[in-house]
Amino acid sequence: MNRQQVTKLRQSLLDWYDVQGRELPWRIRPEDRAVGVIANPYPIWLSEIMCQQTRIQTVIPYHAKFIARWPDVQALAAASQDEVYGQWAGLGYYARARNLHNCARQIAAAGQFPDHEQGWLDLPGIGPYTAAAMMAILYDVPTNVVDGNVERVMARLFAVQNPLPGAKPELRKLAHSLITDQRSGDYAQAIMDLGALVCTPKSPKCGTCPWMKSCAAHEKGNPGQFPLRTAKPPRPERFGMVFVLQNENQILLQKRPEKGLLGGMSQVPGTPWNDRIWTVAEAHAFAPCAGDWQKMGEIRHVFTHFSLNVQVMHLQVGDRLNPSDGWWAQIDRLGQAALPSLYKKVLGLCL
DNA sequence: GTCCAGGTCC
DNA sequence: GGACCTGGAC
Repeated sequence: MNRQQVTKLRQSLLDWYDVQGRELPWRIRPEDRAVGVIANPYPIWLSEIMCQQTRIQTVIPYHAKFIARWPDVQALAAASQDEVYGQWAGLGYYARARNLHNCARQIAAAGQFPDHEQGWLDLPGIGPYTAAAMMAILYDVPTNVVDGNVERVMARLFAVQNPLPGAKPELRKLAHSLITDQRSGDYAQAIMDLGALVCTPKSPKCGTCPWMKSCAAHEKGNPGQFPLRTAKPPRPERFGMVFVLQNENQILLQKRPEKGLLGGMSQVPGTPWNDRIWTVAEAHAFAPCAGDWQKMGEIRHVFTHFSLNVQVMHLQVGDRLNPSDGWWAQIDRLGQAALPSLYKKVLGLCL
């Protein structure tokens, strides 16, 4: 594609974005950018971290909650880890909360947000996508912003036969071939909006696409087939048993290890997760105390690389044993308990 | 119910 | 290349 074709392609997408682009609480609108409005980096940075691997509609209430509670990066840096994890609970990929907090502390210590791409890359939780996005969106720098949306759009626009994930470098090169200094920040957001609203994973809405006439996959008549993917291995099943120990209006919780699955979040005591179902006899060693545990049911929860089947046991105790590991949490204050969705489901069976 | 999308880290 | 979560689509 020559320079003139690229300019035309970009222009048609930008025209579409000016009318059809999403309005988001943290987004700088094109008309504001046109008159030189410079974004506040804090809400944009926060939104980019939250949007990693997460749908925008899920992010919006979390973003509002964070901004209301911590209006600037200094406030977030000064927050306790417990508070940040508590507010993040439910959003998933909990390493992001740890990195977000560490990142806030580094930025607050530096006194400013980075003003070049490498400066962003050096921060925790910031990879190639986010560093490029920050430079484009904040400062209109012509970086190559490549997320899953952009990969899909490129795969279709050029009918790439190479399957993902191996095709990532090729798709990145193709995206790079469309980079000019024409409205860099708007373009980055426009192409991601196009992927989210029009060039969707299934049944793309080609009739409304500004790039339909240039799209090789549309020309071939099978845009929904792209991007091609190598077959995924099946997800293994794992089993666990958890013990909800209740004393009047309190339950026993523990903190999970900082790294690894659900790292740093709270949990209900339980067994390790094995590849076959637990009997009560095998599992009782992992219960916080002996007693007449009642089976309340089971929970299924799907992680990236395995499915989990958890049997939920419940016991009411009158006397409050002193836990060797963990603490008693007020049931009416579990909203602040940094509980991942798995354990919210578990407690939903008992409370 | 099952499938699937979506960046960074190690 | 594998680990890491959730909820919306189907």
